[in-house]
Order: sequence, then C-alpha cells, then structure tokens
Amino acid sequence: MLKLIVVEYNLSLLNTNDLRDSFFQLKKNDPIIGFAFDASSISGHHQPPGDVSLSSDDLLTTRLILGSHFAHHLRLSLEEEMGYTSTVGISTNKLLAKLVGNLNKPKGQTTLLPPYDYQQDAGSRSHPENGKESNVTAFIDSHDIGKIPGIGFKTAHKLRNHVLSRPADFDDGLIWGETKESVSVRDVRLFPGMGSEMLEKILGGPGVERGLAGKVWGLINGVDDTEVQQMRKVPTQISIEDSYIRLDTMAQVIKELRMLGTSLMKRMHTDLLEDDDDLDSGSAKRWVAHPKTLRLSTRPRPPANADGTRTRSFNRISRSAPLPNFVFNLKDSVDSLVEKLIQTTLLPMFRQLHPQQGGWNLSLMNIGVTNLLEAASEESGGKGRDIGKMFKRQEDFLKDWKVEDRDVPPDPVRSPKTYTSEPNSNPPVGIGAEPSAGNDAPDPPMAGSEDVLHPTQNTIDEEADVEWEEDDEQLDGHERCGECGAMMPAFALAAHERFHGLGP
DNA sequence: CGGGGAGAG
DNA sequence: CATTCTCTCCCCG
Repeated sequence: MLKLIVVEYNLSLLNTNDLRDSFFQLKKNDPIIGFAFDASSISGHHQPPGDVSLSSDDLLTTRLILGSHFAHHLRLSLEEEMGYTSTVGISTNKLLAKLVGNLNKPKGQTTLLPPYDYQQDAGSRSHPENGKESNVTAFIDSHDIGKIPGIGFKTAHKLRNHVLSRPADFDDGLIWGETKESVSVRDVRLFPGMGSEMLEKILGGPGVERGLAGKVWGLINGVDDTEVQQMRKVPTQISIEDSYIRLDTMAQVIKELRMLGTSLMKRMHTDLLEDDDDLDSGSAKRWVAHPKTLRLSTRPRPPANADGTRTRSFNRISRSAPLPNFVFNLKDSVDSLVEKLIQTTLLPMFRQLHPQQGGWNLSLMNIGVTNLLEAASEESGGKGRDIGKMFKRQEDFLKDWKVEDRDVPPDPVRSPKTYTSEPNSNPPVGIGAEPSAGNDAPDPPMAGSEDVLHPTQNTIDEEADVEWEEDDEQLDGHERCGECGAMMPAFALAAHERFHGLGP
C-alpha cells in the first residue's frame, strides 16, 4: 500500500529546478517515507584551495549541521505544503546518506557523525588497531553484506561463500533471500588478505564484471563517489509485463500481447503526451518524446532439472525492432493501433524469438519502448524560480552560502561548542558522543537522530561556526532574525529562534 | 546498437 | 515477508 520513494540529493547540485523536479516525480498520493540526503558538498566558495585546516572535522561537522538543518526545513515544508512525511539521512555521500537514513523511519532524520576518517594513514582503514576507528567504518561494518546498495544478490552470495570458508552455505527451504548465517560487512572487510585484489578473484568471473571489485571495496569502506543524477523529464524506457503460469499457444500469446500492447499505449499517452497550450491552437496534445525502438522479451521456463528440482531462472530473452510511426497517431483508436502493432511488428518479433510452433512454456512476456528521443523544446536551462511557489520567499538560498571556519566575529547566535545532548532534549543535529536521549530506540553511538517535526520539544541550537555573508543587505533567500539581526538562510531561522527561546 | 546480466525499489 | 513489476546502468560482441 505504501510506496517507498527515496529522494537523494547532493547539495552542490541542488537548485530550485532540481527541487521542483523532485517533487514532480511524485505521483499524487505517493507518500514519501524515504528521503536520503547527501550533504557532501556544502562548502563555502571561499574555502582557500589547499587549506588543510579547513577540511578538518570542524568543517565536516559544520557541513553536516547545515545539511541537517536544511533537511529539517525541507521535511517540514514538505509536510506542511504537501502533507508528505519523510525520512532523511545526512552524510557525505549517497551510500552513507541512504544507509543512515534507514535509522529513524518513518518520520525523522539521522546524521552520521564524525570522525569519518582514521587518524593516520588512509591505508589503515582495514586495520582498526592502527588508529581511532572511523565512525563510517563502525557504522557500515554492522550491516549485512547484502544490505549494501550496489551489492546485490549475486555479489552478496559470492562474498558470503568466500567468507564462510568455501563451502556454500546451504540455505534450506528458502531459495532466495538472506542466509541464516549472516555475513556482515565487517566479516568481509576484515577477512584475511581482503582488498581489491582479492575481491577481483572472488567476483571476477569469466562473464561480466569490470571495476566491480574496486567498487565493492569502496562500498564496504563507506566510499562512494557516484554522482547524483539530474532528474530526467522523460524516462529512458517504458515497459509493461505480466507473468503467467504457462503460455503455449499463439492464441494465448496474441491475447496477452493485446493486453500488454493496450497498457503500453496508454502508458505512452500518459507519460509522453503533454498539453500543447503554448499557442492559440486549442488544447492539443504533443509528444514530448518519440521512442525509437520496440522490444519484446519473454522468459521461457527452464526445461526442468535432471533431479526434477525446479531451477529458478529469471533469464529473459528479447528482440528489438524499430517502433512503427503509426503508434503516434492520435486520431485512431488505441485498440486499432494495438491490433496493427501486433500484426506488423510484435508477431514477427515473437516468431523470431520463438521459431517453434508452440509449447514454449513462457512464464513472462514484456513489451516496451526504448530509445526515447526528446522532442526539442526546453527553454531556460537555468535556475527555475518555480520552487518559490512551494517555499515562498526562500528561493535560491543555496546560491551564496558561505561556510567559514575562521575569524568568526562574536555572535550572540552561537551556542557553546559542546555538542553533548542535554537530558530530555533532542538537538536539531545529532551531534554528540552519546546517543541522544529521549528516543524510543536509542541510536548507535555513531549516529545522532532527532524527530524534528515536533518543534515543541526543547532543543539546543547549534549554529556552530557558520557565518552568512552580508554583502549588501541583499541576499536572496536570507532572512534577518528579528531578535538579534543576524542574517541567515531561511531554513536556519527556525533553529535560530529556538535558540533565542532557550532559556534565561 | 542490440542482447543480456545485475541491481534498486 | 515474499513476489511481481518497472526501470536503470553497464558490459560485450
């Protein structure tokens, strides 16, 4: 019933257009219950290149605080304006943000705390005895190896088999899913001799793998440099499929192709057709993309084993062909177009796929269109102002952020630099050596948490060493505190005001 | 570019 | 909790 939607963002890429697009991606009534947030790139323009002191924990902590406050603002706005609740994880890359975002569901946010690195050389990562353990490692180590995004079923299986000293673990009963003996990231990471090279041997089959070993080694060390992708206006493919007990005759196949084809046409209409209200031509529709290719794929059931056991196979076979142009005709009925498509294209493709007369025993059929060519258009590539409708006057507040780490003038806003939680308080950012108090489920020491959608709780403000540039009184999206006059991004104001209200 | 494998949700 | 469905990315020939 609930649909999980995870939105991941990298602040450096975030502009108002991105935000708007993110929300557009939601269908009406899709509740957001996952929202992973990556604060990796919050940094000032003014960070002197090569200044090592600024890349210290202090700066990292400041970034995470900003990310946390920003996430809070986003979640609050989202709930107020759209009625969606959400969960956020704040860390320095997508992997970590996503994993830590699993902590306080369905409505909360969690920040993965520093230290993120070992004290000494990076090469000691896999040898904790050499230095103070990174919180990243401590955090990620506890996960089951198969739970790491990017490590899927096959890869996890190979890793488990290796770590469990060779003999494949027999998972009786369940063909699928996790094994009883769980192998954690730590088990893999600390396996004698483990490293990229060993992973190469474990994972590098004759088949298909390249760079996988390096990627996996990075993942189990919390390293993930993949970029957040721009959201696309149109999908790269649209497909529809159904599974069957058994499909054996042409009559059955045609009947199902009719169903699938009709669905696909409808999907194309809803997903690729847009109102053309631009000109004085009534309310016409126009295609925003023209798929070029039609694909038909099937999944033949594997022929039954020697010993009679059913081998679960998900192997598909497919054929592609140019998508005939008549499908874009908006005058003819969908039914007639589908019929035409079946006769002219789908059936020939099917015969190519299955030359035999019948008895194919198909367990699945899928048809889809790919190779979507975007149909021209698209205006101002730049920064959309549309988000202003959602977040009123707060547009572009990211544009001129400054994060400085030195020479911060005395600021009544600043709170003590001690990040320890007070009894019964939930800091807006989960900084602290101890788990924050007052949570039902205590957090592991490496993660702070909060339930920031309840501003009635007392909180400790932690603006840290953050200063906002006050160029000329004219900072888009910045607001002035009525109490002390400090300028800050709109999203920080709430926390700031909580600070004023704190105590005598 | 088409056919597939792997993986995310 | 498992299965199904949809979509993406990437490799290889």
